[in-house]
Amino acid sequence: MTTSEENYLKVIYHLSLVSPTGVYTNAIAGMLDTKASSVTEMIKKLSDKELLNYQKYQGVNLTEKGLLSAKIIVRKHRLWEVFLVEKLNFSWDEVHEIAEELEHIKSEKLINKLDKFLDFPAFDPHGDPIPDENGNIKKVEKLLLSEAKLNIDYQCIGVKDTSVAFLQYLDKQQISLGSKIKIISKEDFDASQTIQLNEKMLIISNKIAENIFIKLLLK
Amino acid sequence: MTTSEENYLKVIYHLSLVSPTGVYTNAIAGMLDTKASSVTEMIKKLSDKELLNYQKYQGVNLTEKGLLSAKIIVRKHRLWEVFLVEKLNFSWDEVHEIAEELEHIKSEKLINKLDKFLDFPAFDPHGDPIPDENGNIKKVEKLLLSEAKLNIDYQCIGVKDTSVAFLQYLDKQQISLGSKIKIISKEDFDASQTIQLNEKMLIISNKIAENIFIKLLLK
DNA sequence: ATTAATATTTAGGCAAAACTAAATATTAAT
DNA sequence: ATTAATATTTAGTTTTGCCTAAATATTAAT
Repeated sequence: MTTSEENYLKVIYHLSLVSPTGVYTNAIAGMLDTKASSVTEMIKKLSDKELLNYQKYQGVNLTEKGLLSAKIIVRKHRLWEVFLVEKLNFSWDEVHEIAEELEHIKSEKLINKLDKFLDFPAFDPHGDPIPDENGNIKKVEKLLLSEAKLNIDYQCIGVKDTSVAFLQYLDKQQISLGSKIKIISKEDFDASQTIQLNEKMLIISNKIAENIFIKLLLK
Repeated sequence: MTTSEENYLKVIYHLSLVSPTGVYTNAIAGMLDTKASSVTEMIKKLSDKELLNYQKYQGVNLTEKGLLSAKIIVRKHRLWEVFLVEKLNFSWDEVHEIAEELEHIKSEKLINKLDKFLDFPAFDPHGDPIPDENGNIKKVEKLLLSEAKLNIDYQCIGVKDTSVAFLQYLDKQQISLGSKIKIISKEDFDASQTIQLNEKMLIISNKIAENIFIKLLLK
């Protein structure tokens, strides 16, 4: 499979999670920053390879085979991100671009050895789940910080907005994966919250809270 | 720079070490398993980019700029090989192919962080030197095992033949980078040698001895 | 139900990097 | 010094993945 084919599959996979009934040409073109006509061509090719089902004007759906291929690419991407952050000390806003390249390295053995080296992580530095060899994905009860209750211990497990600006804000406030978070109080007026972050106190806007994923902290 | 351009540069660099006066089209074609006509085209392109000097029918020579670019690619290749062997536990006959892909990942920061993570190795698992950021290469007094003297402590630092068959033979005999080697006796008839390998005794043919690089073991 | 707006596909090209076959240079051999 | 052999280059194609512009289908609006 070529790098370009892999990128199409990956994007179609991500889009299919949001619109499970079908993924449309324009949506794919938008994500890949390419033209709709190019997408049509590639879709035909992937359809010939039975990686997706395609009917003119009706959008596409991944086949079983296409779904697994896409998940393997996502697996590689996220494992490399863990490597970059945990072993090479990149910050989590720097790794996406590099992982975009690394995800196309072709060696099943490599990726499984990397998985072992990293001690089989289930989530990447942004809190997204890492599919296993067979494409299985661990689900976690995750919610947004904006939906959390008062005075309950939570743990940061990821972000919704993955923009560099937002990730840098989090770095500055020392909010990272695994950070302990408890909401101390919340303003009725604008939903801004006073939170306890690890041992420090911090005030954040609702917009921030709407972009941080958390789960219950079990002791 | 494209992957293809990088591969040409790298091959031209390796060939230039053997024939420093000039590298010819056919030699490049042979190494890259491509046709001479394809080489001519690429040579023109690299010449336009001032990575090499080219005169029709007269072969090519890398410019300063081309030489540094080539060394950086070699640097990346060899650092990734160290990573694969030391961190992921690949055997040294498996890593070349994967490193051929990894060497084209584009991030200076990545490669310098990898270098640090590996603790700035000067040699790769085959004993070949790893250029630093500026293309500087550490030289070592290396000789072939077939040229070694009797009863002197040496250390294996690499191989001349890098074929899978040879590397697998070495694995089987447990000859690896850093192995301590001393020649106990040598037959006049066929130059076969009895050697002490770490703590074990082993008899090897002259053909094997001619393909193992060693250096003096300093205590 | 027809028209307007939007989405998608088709048709025809372009650039990169490969190829084959033919033409031209260089080198070696008599 | 010619000729033969070998090496290199040129010319013309192919494939992949992209593009623009035009054509066609679908959807939304009156």
